[in-house]
Amino acid sequence: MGRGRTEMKRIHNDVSRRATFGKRRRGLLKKAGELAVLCGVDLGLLVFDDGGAGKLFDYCSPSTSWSELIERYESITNHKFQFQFQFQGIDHDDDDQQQLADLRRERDRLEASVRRQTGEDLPFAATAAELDDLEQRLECVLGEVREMKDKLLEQQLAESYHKVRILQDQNSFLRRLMGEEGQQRAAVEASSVAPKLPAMAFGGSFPEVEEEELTTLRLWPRQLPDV
Amino acid sequence: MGRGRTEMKRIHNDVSRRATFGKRRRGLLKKAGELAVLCGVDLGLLVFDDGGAGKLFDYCSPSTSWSELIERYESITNHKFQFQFQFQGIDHDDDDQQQLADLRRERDRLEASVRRQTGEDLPFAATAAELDDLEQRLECVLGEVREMKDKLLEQQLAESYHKVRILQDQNSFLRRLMGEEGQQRAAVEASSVAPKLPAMAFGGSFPEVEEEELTTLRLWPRQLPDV
DNA sequence: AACTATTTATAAGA
DNA sequence: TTCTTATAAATAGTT
Repeated sequence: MGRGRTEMKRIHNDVSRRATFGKRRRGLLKKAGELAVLCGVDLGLLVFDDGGAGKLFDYCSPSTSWSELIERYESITNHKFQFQFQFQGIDHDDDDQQQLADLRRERDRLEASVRRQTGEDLPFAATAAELDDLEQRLECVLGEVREMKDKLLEQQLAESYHKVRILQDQNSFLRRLMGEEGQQRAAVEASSVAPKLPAMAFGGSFPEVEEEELTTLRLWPRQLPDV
Repeated sequence: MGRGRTEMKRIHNDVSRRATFGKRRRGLLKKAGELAVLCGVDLGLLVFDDGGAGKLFDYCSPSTSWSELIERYESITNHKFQFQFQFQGIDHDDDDQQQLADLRRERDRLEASVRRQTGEDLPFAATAAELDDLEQRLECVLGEVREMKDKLLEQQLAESYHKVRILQDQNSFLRRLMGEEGQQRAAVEASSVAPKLPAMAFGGSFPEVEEEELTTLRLWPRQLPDV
């Protein structure tokens, strides 16, 4: 829409590409807003300007927030994902408690496995081949342990990140609610509220979080399975 | 653009709202694609259709992916965040780099250790006593690996919790600053911003964070040390 | 879903 | 850069 058609290829002229970027970006953002308000739907638009210092432009419909959008997006894609795997016979548990219980059980199984394979069950005289086998099995067990801990790690971090996101949202919302002057004041005073947390303040004073909430599951020190 | 102006309010007539949604949604998606290809930038557009079974429409520029976009978005937001707090005198990661380097070194050492103890160095004929020894050493290595991962886990969680705590502080401070009425509003809206934390909605698509930023250090899949 | 009368967006020029 | 203007595109209301 302008004087002459526009080929839908990357504009090579640096200047006009930049000009077009500005115009179309504004237009797109505007139209996004219009769609959101006219139809009352949730939507988000993210545009990265790689040229100008990697600036970010974004719009997010008033009724929601980016973190919520992302969450919804991931939830939808995950559901598809899980569905897919269920169909393939890999049943991912939907229920978290169930999942956790499974993980605990697996942990115990692995513990027992390590115990068995490294200890009691071994005969006295081992050939080189048997040692080889032991080695492989141990590495295998080790691998399982690794995967296990990775899963837990991911789960815990995911929940933590989630929390961070929500708090960031609340925070920015509160700031917006306060207007500009208030924001200044807030920024200044907040520093006195939470002054200079040491870079790694983690001896024993861990901000406690309820287990239900963060699903903090500790592998080690271990609870031995009652064999 | 059509017969007569359009008021920028939610369209109440159900039919025409749905029609408009279809038209404008398509238009927006198209324009998003045009912007991406004409200007060669990364962008993403997410539209949720709440009416029709919560359908999702999205576009993502060809050169990237949603997970990357989200990552970049979060990275930028996080940078702002850190900058903000650095200014407030909370120096987040002063010697974190050092700490990270140490952890990496230790990781490599452990890798080598595992390799040595489980493999190459073993003689062919092993007595029961030697097997016992191997067992103990393996358990020992396993223990080291565990400790190692625990350390990493703690560090990552600590940083996440740290962030949470700072945000909570700020949050409550801002609330206090706003007085009672504002507080009510904030509380109400915030709860709609973060509704019902789904216990765990994060299957495999984990928001990856740059290593420098959250000190996400991944043990496995492993980088083998060049022995 | 197709069709236009209009409005809007914007490419090129100043 | 910003503004102007001719023209292409999008789309509201209609069928």
